[in-house]
Amino acid sequence: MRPLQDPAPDLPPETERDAATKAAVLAAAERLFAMRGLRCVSVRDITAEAGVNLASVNYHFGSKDALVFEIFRRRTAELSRDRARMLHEAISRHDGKPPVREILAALMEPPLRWSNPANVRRIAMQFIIRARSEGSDAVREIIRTDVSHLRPFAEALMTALPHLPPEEVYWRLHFTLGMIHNNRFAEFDRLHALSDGITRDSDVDALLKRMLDFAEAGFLH
Amino acid sequence: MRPLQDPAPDLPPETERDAATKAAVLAAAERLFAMRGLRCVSVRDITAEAGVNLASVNYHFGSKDALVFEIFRRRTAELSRDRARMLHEAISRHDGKPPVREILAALMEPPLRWSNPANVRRIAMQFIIRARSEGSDAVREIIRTDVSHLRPFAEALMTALPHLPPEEVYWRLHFTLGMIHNNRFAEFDRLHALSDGITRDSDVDALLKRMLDFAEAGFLH
DNA sequence: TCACTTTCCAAACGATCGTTCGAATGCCCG
DNA sequence: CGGGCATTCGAACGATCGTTTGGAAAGTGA
Repeated sequence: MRPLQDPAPDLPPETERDAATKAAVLAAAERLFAMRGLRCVSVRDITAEAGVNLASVNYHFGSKDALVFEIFRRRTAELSRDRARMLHEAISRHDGKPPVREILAALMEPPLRWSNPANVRRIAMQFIIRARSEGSDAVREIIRTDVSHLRPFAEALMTALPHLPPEEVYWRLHFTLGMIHNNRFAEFDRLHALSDGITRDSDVDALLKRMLDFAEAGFLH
Repeated sequence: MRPLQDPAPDLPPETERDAATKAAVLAAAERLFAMRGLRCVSVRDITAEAGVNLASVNYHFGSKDALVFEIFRRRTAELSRDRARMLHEAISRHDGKPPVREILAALMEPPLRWSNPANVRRIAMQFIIRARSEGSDAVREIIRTDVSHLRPFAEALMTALPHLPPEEVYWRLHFTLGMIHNNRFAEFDRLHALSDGITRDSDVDALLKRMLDFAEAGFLH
């Protein structure tokens, strides 16, 4: 028996008494999904990796899709909390009217920091990116319809840019989200191949600055 | 028997003698893949839709993955040709040194026009977007390594922005590609949900102008 | 201790998938 | 007409998948 091999980064056990199996499944599933993709990981792979019985996934989560959805729900909620906290701090710092750059930073910095190789959230971030494009109908429905976490950002941007029609703010926010969501391994690999490697030695802070410069200019032009 | 492997590497289907079955499979597969996703379409779905025998896919293409790769190869080559033509026209118009905006337009306009509901290439564009994120290892390898079609754009941008370090040009090109690749149905749906629908009545030309404004500002800031 | 619930387990089920095979069919050319 | 291919066809193979099942084991409370 090997209940867990890694300190189970987090994924809070919440109110459950004995959730060792559940936590092991969650951790193993997230890691395998992030590395190989949702469809290329079977329930057998997950349970073998977690050292639990094959039926555990269906017993604890109902189905494989429900497991994916559960991880996705937890991680996106966590990411949204990080972003909301940064936005709130920016709002507090600037008496309710933060500048565009700080609003965009609250949107960009959490996912970028999560993606950092030294960050324990790296796997979680990679999973979110995978699930966004490979997820089930339920996941895609959440992405399509749940925009509540973006509302405060849209409102803050409209407050910071009162002269700009709301329609423009929404479109530019859409473009910015496109920039953020493009930070996948394959895309970075392509960028490095295109630039003959000169883009490779760029750390998170430098990337964040570049993204902020680019998006801020797009908003303020 | 396996009589052929790849008889016409780069020739359009019109040059082959009897390619009715092959063409029917290609068309049906592209349409189904674009609508439902690569993994959610079986070889049986494709052959049933095309009105051909189940074994046709393996006989004419070798495997399902090879079929996906073939469609992807054809369509991306076509898209790259469209982009290269626009870039070449811009270069001709400006004596070898086109402005940033026209370079970006050559990159953005073809995929945006293809995505237009009135365009016959709409399905093809949707397929490309699907294959980019759901494709096999071969497809992903092509995306990661084949950057030849982007080189002329990077060079044109460096010529137009001689004061900017090449590293910056590459990064900003990466951001711009992220904006372009983000134009999926689900992302638009989310944008419209966030904006309460006020972004919905935006045609291709208006979207192109907005994207160009945003990216141009990001490059010129 | 005992009854009861929760969790775990090995095994199998049913379905779907990509692929292969051998025979039948169509087709071109001598 | 008839041999030589290329193609099509129905049928099946082998593998993998998510899920289910019935009973064993562990935990719980009195």
